[in-house]
Amino acid sequence: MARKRFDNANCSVARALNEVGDWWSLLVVLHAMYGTRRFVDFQRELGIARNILCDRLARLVEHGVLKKVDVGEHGSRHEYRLTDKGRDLFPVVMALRQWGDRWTPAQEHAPLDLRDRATGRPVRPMVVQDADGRDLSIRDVMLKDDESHTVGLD
Amino acid sequence: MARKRFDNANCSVARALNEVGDWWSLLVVLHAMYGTRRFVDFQRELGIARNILCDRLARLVEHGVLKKVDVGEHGSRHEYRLTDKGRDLFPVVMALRQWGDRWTPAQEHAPLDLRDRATGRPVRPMVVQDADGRDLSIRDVMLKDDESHTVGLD
DNA sequence: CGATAGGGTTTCGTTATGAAACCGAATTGA
DNA sequence: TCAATTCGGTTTCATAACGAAACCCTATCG
Repeated sequence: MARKRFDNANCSVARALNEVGDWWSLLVVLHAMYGTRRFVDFQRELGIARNILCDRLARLVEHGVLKKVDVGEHGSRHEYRLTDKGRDLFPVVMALRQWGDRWTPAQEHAPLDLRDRATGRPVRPMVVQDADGRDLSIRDVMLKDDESHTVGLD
Repeated sequence: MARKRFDNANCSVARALNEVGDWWSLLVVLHAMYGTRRFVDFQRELGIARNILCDRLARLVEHGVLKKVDVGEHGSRHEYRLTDKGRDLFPVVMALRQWGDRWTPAQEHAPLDLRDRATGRPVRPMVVQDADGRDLSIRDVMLKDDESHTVGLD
């Protein structure tokens, strides 16, 4: 049967994964954040099959994560640019990068040293915090309406 | 040909996606964070096919995201529990949830209202910040070693 | 002791993926 | 100017992944 999709899922994580949760979509978004805009550049940088790239770009455009912009003289060349929705995946990508840097077996290259352009200081690690900026673990978080339901256990 | 995998990728995002980047893995981790530990419970809650769930659980155990614990009297019943590595996906899941809540078409149920267990106050939105706690957009972030290379464009 | 639950594996049909070939329009370059 | 190359795809085909259901063996429950 068809791959299960989560369009109408009652869970925002499932719905998010429905749009960017496959093997390639988040990598396309990541490279778009790096500045890549053209079909051939995505293809070269990612090493993705052309038909799959077509499919992913179309799906991301359809979901409003990217927008397709004509840039050729006669409307023949296009660029794929991030929308606000796409740019708002920045925290997701940064959290994933951080996790990969921490937990993924050592690689030949060091992790990217990302810094604030203005101050030159490192980007702060992605953490879940309360309103005062104190770090929260899974067990610190609960649902408002049912205090007895712990959201996080281990 | 075989699905492309990113085990040795020179990119921590790609390596992270290699471990949790398919349709089901992050949902399994999410439900583990909710407290689910048993095979049948994952199966019921997620509506995932049993063979696929087997495969995902085994892969997550293999990657050290979950650990398989014998709990039956004679070692016949198991639980799948989050490891530290798995728990450290909390920021990823929270960032995805936030994005899904913001950008995914309206659903019948309101977004989960997650709160700090100690103070009862809402969990702060996931954002990328600098060392002082100021929000950073994609364009504010650069690589340390090459100031001319902008990490984020749109 | 029979029924049911837990945790899988097997089988089989459908869908997704990847490599490569192909294609037409637009651009480059000699 | 005319051939070569680039861009952005589509088509074809073999292989891999997915999903549903059936099956299986070991506990546990009543």
